[in-house]
Amino acid sequence: MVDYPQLLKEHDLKATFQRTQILGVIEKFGHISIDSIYEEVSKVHSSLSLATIYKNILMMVERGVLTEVPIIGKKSKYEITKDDHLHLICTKCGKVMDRDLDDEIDNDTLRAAKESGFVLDQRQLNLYGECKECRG
Amino acid sequence: MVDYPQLLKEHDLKATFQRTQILGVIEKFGHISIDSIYEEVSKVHSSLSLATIYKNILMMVERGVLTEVPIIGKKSKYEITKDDHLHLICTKCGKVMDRDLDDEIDNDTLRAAKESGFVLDQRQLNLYGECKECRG
DNA sequence: ATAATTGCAAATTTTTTGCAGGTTC
DNA sequence: GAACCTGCAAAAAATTTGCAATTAT
Repeated sequence: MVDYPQLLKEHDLKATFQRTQILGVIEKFGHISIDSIYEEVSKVHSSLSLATIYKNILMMVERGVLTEVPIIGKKSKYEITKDDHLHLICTKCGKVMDRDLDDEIDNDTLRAAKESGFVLDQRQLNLYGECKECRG
Repeated sequence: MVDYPQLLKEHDLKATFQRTQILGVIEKFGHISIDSIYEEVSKVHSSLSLATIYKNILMMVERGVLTEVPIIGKKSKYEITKDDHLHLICTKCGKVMDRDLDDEIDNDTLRAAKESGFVLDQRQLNLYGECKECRG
């Protein structure tokens, strides 16, 4: 369980009710789109506006609280920023799952990038396919 | 140099002038957004409509001729479908570069996914950072 | 007290759609 | 010639903006 007010303050953002609501929904779902955040938060707190969600998601991504996960053929989902990991993205049900990475894999890949004269900031490894449940 | 009419026919798409123009621009730039395709094609053939580009990109992605490369904080770019590779994405100039993957890396990662009961279809490994040129 | 944040409504931008005319095979 | 494709203009969807009122520190 994350302490949202603290997380926000660590990134120089005021801990508003709206932000903690948004973070709560993101943590609950793991990965979620802006639309769905709006739907979910609205169930509990009907006055939160979509514009506020847009502004805050943008701001929290900028400050590194959140990470955008852009997805082929869909709208981006957002997750609370965490250590490097891979995503299993089900093209049928849309679910996104995290999986830990083997350290050795990272190092090999990252070295290749550095050899291109690239200063690495972030990486995303996304695997698209059909999840166990959708295969039935 | 790709034979666009043949590539299209292999995927059951008619080889129209517009499609070969679009493919030409995508191949020339490697990775390019819909807007930029429109700008580029317009330079040469001013009557091509944006709606046609949208329709065709969608169709060609569906049929596997093109692959969408969704990018954090930007609009997706499109590339001609090719073997698994990684992307170096410069967050400063927006350039996307391809790099070959070491086979061993693939196998390790893919195995992890399969162990989750996932049937793999496609993967994307995207590294974000600053490219050599932008660092100056 | 001050600066930041919110919600609203309007503006803008992006994407999709329907259909008449034109093109590919 | 049949099915498919294009361009246009309009519609729909997604995102951003400006501003007065409110809230966090």
